[in-house]
Amino acid sequence: MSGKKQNLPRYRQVYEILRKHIVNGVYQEGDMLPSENDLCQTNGITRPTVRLALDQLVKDGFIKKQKGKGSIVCAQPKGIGILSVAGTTSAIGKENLKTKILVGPVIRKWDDPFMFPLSDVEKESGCIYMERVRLVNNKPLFYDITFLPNINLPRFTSRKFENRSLFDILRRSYQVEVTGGEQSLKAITAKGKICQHLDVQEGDPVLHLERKINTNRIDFSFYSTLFCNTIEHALFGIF
Amino acid sequence: MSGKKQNLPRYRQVYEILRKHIVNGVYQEGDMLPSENDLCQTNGITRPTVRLALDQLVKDGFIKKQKGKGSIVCAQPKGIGILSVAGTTSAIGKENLKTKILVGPVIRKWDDPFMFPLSDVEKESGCIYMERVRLVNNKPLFYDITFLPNINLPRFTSRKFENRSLFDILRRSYQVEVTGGEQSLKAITAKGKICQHLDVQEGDPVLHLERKINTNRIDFSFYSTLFCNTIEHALFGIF
DNA sequence: CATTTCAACTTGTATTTACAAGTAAAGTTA
DNA sequence: TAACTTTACTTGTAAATACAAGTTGAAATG
Repeated sequence: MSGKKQNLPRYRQVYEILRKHIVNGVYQEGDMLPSENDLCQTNGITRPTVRLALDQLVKDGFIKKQKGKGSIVCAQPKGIGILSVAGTTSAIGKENLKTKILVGPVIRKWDDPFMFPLSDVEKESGCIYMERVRLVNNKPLFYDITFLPNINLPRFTSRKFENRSLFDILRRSYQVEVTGGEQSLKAITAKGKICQHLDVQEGDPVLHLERKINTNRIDFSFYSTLFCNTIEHALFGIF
Repeated sequence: MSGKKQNLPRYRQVYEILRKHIVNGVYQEGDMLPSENDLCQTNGITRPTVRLALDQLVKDGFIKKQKGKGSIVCAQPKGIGILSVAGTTSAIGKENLKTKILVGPVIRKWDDPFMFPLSDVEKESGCIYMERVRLVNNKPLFYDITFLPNINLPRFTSRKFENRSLFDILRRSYQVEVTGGEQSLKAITAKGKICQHLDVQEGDPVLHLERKINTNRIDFSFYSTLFCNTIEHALFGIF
């Protein structure tokens, strides 16, 4: 116990503590969080630092703040929060999520043209390619094609991704943290491989996301094309 | 000129200035913004204030920051940024956007059940209902059904919405600022009214968004069901 | 010339202090 | 009791300061 992440800045530590308390129901929807001054005392930090933590919680949709009153805990979304900074695993919860590897990871050349503009360094270093299907309650929901630049990722192709989170592997094995990204989004109708992998009929509606995912390494981004069966589970996001 | 918004906090003013400079191309993609200390001097403020402005620019995807280096201007997205805090008008640009009113605004009762949980106050006060189609280059792209609680919105139903922005009217006439919201998202196939209003064939893929939009009035939110024809224009967002 | 070291500059984190402005409840007054 | 005022507490904004840590280019060194 108490073996927390000691290298994280304190505002991040406080954020993690409060986030866990909300997720675990210590604070429930509609509850007030302790005031900023209280949080200063209990954590031994000052208001600007507390406010950094709270700002992050607001941004992630866990609380809303009201001037003169305090921080109010929000309802936790029921849908799948894939539109925010979170991998599929953390968006759904590990319990019901399984991952089936279809292809890779293998090293190959980048598609040309690619869905996002690539730097010269990215082009030269080649591409680590994966195809995965994510299943929720044993029903395929996401068909995910991932492209990573082959930069500073030793032994990546020999790692096991079966039922493991890509984001976790990047963070734990390579100290790569996802910080954000951009995505484009459209509705399409299923055909071919998509029908097969998502177990839907030809002509069924499917959500198509193309994402560029940025990390704490300033010139390391990776890319993902995602097909989602949203018939039963809508995607959820805050803005 | 210079008759700017004087009541806005200074970090917001600086944000607006920098945002406009980026949008207007004074700073272009890849350019460095002046350093935080420079911005302090030129604006007569201190670093924490400058950093608030820059944080907002990061959040909105205009810049990215690199420790030890500076603030780098990002490419401005080509798609339609409806997934962020912006009305359709500002997401597309006024030039090519037209609005056709199909219904309303009229006062009626809330649907029961409604797509989001409603407070008692909202239920009692009734609902202002509108249906609009937004056209880009004279092609219908959004079929937007809007629900507003009938609270403190005098003469709302007699206002002209033809080719005007709902967000603008709320801000200018009622001092209501949109601060964020939540949305759920799924792909569907078009049928019935949707085909008609979006000018698509039955069975064509359509994006369906359901949004709760929060404002600076703590218990005033409004709601929108949006059907988007994404065949030609994908939606774009950052996270 | 090539390499290393260093100094100057950048953003990141954190403290301390101060006041403005909104909320809510206790207390006061009619 | 009902309405108003005060008071305490809350978040919002802002300044001044300090040091850590990453980046870059100039200066010193081999």
